[in-house]
Amino acid sequence: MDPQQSLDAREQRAWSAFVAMRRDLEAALARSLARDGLSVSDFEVLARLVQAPDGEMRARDLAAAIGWDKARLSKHVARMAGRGLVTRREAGDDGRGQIVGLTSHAEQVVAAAGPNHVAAVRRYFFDLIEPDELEVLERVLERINARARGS
Amino acid sequence: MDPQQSLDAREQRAWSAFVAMRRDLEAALARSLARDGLSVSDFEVLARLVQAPDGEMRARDLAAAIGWDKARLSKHVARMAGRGLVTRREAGDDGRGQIVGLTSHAEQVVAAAGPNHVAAVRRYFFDLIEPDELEVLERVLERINARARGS
DNA sequence: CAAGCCTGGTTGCCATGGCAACCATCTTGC
DNA sequence: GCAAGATGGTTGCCATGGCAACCAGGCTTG
Repeated sequence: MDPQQSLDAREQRAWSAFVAMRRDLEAALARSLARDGLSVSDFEVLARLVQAPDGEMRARDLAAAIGWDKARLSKHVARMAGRGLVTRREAGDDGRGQIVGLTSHAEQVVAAAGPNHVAAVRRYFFDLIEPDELEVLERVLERINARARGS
Repeated sequence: MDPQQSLDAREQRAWSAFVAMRRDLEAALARSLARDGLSVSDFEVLARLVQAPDGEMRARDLAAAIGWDKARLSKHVARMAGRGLVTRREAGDDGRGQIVGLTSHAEQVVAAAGPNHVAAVRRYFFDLIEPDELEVLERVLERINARARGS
């Protein structure tokens, strides 16, 4: 009746630690970003736009880059537009397209939040991982991602 | 202006892979559980209760065990009660306490979903990790969790 | 070029989750 | 024994997210 009957004690420990990590690391990074008035999702959008030419991207491409469903992007961008973080305009060449762009306000926000976020990522992640461990982690992540995406 | 300016190329790759893993692995496990009519959160609650004596736990302890905010547990348990997965009763000794317990229906659901979930965890996680890699992972997780929880 | 299919986005509906306010009980310090 | 503070739960408000339905603008084919 134990739902994890086929995981041995060590695997159970490892899995619990993994689940805890997903929960607590996410929360820690969210708190960090919140100090700059951004959610994790906000930052994902802004970080992509900052790297894009002219600070704007087609909604379809933005969604694909972040790995989001188009509906999720649409709704989140609508909220961000309401907060003055992005603008939206029609794509000239395709009547369906929407071009999402940074506002100057967003540029300032990202300029402030970006370094803080990077610092948090270091503090909660990279600072705790030795180079050889990172190498192992990269290999494992690659396999997990391939399978989770693939099937 | 690059928000990740202080992460080098390799770190950026690793971080992107890590973020993708959180997103896609979570989604894969959620889809797996959904086939048994459960959300990840449902399963977390049920898995704890199944392991508890008499299949019931005090709400406070259940929340602590899962690592949830008391408000979150309260609301989720209310929804689960509505779906006939748990019962709630007052704690005799403490007028504030609520005891959350499994229904017999829930026991059947867990009996079916548990093995499937374990299989998914294997398929998407343990099967992709060699013993020596798991050792590294455990060490890293421990450090990350300590810091994410601690401060 | 017209019917039918494909694509890009938006919206509605519903389940989640965080946070703070609130209420009812304990518990503690005196 | 009681006032003040700590605990345990619930609720309201708001932001998120998934999924499917829907709609308008392309594209393909005969």
